Amino acid sequence: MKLATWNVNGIRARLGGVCEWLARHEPDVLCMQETKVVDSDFPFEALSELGYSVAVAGEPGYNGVAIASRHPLSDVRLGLHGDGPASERRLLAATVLGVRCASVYVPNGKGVALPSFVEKLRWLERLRLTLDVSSNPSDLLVLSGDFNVAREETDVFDPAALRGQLHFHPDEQRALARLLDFGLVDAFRELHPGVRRYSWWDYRGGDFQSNRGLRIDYVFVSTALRARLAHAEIDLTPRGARKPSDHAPVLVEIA
DNA sequence: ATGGTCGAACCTCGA
Repeated sequence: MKLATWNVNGIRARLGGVCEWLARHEPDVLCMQETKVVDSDFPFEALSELGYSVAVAGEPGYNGVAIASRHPLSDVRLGLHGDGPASERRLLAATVLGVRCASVYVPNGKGVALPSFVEKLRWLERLRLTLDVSSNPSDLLVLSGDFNVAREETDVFDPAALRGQLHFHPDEQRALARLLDFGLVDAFRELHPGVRRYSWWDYRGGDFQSNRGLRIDYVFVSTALRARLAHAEIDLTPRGARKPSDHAPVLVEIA
């Protein structure tokens, strides 16, 4: 099973690039974040022509998650445990080929001294709680998306300068570690220990060209799938294209 | 030099 995750930063602005990438890599599943479109305006037809069904959870202008699959999607579920109908669209789960797949868009946090940062930490706690009440580490489970946290020094371009800042603050790292303590493994890091490979670069300042990036997009697999990890990569090609998303897709193969 | 660049929808905000 090939599974990918990509923060597309607007599916309508990115439709050509996403379709091109899907045609090239033919993943069984693509989890998307920041689709930034209401469900009635989602470009289902273009993905359908490539053989994909799509489960969507969007809102006007901001956020929005989706799961595209070449196989039937079942048990589609929106939101965290305890979310209400007005909650931001940041989590969508569906079962594909017997694997529970979740598309995750963790709140950015805005700044470590702002209330949004506390909300980010709480959201991560609630994601762990959602796993606790709905899943088991022995399940076939894949949690993938934009987690907005770099886990370790090899995940940022300048650890000394960035330590304590947004995306590389110990409180966020603890919250993410607590999520992984459920029984999840970072697929890319599992197969590529010590490798510096980023998944996000700021649009500003030529950051991609000078590789001032962060690894904040992850595919986390349950311990039951750990031994079946066959391949993991972060594809930088689309980030170098014309009019790119600021994130690169992460692609994993499970045998 | 306290910058810069996107997307979506509104005439700014969030990232």
